[in-house]
Amino acid sequence: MTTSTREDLLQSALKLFAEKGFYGASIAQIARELGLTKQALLHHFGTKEKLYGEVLALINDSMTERLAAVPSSAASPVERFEQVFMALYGDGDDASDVARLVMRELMDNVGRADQARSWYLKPFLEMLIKLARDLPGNADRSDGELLAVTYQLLGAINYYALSQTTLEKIFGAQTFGQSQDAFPGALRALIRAAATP
Amino acid sequence: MTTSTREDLLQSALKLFAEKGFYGASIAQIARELGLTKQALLHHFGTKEKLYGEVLALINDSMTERLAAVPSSAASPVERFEQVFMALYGDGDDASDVARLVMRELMDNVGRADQARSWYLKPFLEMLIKLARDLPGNADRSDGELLAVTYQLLGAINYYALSQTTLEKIFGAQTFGQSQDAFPGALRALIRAAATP
DNA sequence: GATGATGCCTACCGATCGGTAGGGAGTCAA
DNA sequence: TTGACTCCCTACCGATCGGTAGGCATCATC
Repeated sequence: MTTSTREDLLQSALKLFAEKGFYGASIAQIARELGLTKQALLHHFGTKEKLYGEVLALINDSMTERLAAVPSSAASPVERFEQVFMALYGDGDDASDVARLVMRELMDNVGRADQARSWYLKPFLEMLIKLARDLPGNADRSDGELLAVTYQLLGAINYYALSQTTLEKIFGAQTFGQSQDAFPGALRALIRAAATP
Repeated sequence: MTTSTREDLLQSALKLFAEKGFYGASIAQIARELGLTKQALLHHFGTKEKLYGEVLALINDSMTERLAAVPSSAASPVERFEQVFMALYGDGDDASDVARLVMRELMDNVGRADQARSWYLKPFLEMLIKLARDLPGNADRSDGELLAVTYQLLGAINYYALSQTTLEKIFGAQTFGQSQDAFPGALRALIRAAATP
């Protein structure tokens, strides 16, 4: 497989960009993880910026993919809404890298706004808004109102996902484990509350 | 005022660390914001790590300060719970720098866990948990369960605060403004739902 | 067997990183 | 008036940053 190295580099870059941010991760380090030199990386991607762009595209694909896999066409709007948000919580493993990278993008857009990054989030968020509009009583609410509601749920999910390692360090394995067990149930209650005003 | 330059440097560092992260912000840049050289900064703080530590201490102080200012002793547990979380939303201005820096700390703890940073969050979170335990029906729930609930609310608040600039870029001023207007009301409903199971 | 592309290397570049060494101007006390 | 101290500077260090130039295998194609 000729593209294997390229994909390996992308995965390595995703991991390190998530871990240390765009500035903190060097191309030499990304390549070194695979026993390569940075010139091998530059051979495949040209510049660090382009590599970063490809990592973002990768995330974009995985996000729309996951979103498309969830729809569960046959259900009431409330059930669909609930299922989609609960599915967004189905992270845990490697997805926390994705969540971290998205978070960095959201924050860094302030400083590195030279290009219109993060816009790949738009279709994702619009999908969630559309889902919210189908809920009973939401038909004539503005996009902004629904954005506020859906973004609160998104935050409830992702903020926890991002904080897991730190929370475990702060509270210890036992309390943290309890929180992990209790999280889905509490989340479901929160989603239902947001879905039925 | 002899300490003025020092404090100015701390503020500049807070802003730039929040904006670009620990790696992305250079001490030369932090000093340059005040028309100084990096050696002036090093004269006051010794190393970049120590400067960063002082910035974290600054945040720690401001957080406990804000928390102490909120208690509103006379009220029912549900009202206290609601008031505290609504107060946490009262950011908007410079506090978004703080929220961003805290978020970076939460994430970077994975990679740069050499020292026990972010632990200053513990008393803050424990305070919230205690507040949650006073709610009706929560007396015998575990710390972990209550952590899950409170952290979901914390995420609902902070994730939005962190994303504001990006959201405005994605959706435009109008829709974003609507979301800002709708946010407190929706948040209050979410808090109430979490407080009364 | 020559040719051209692919994949990765060594060697090197200027710029910037965090940090050190040392000095000059100002203030204050002896 | 001298000495100590504070504050900030220029000059410099080695390491690392992202990126360029060019070479050396391997392999498919003709």
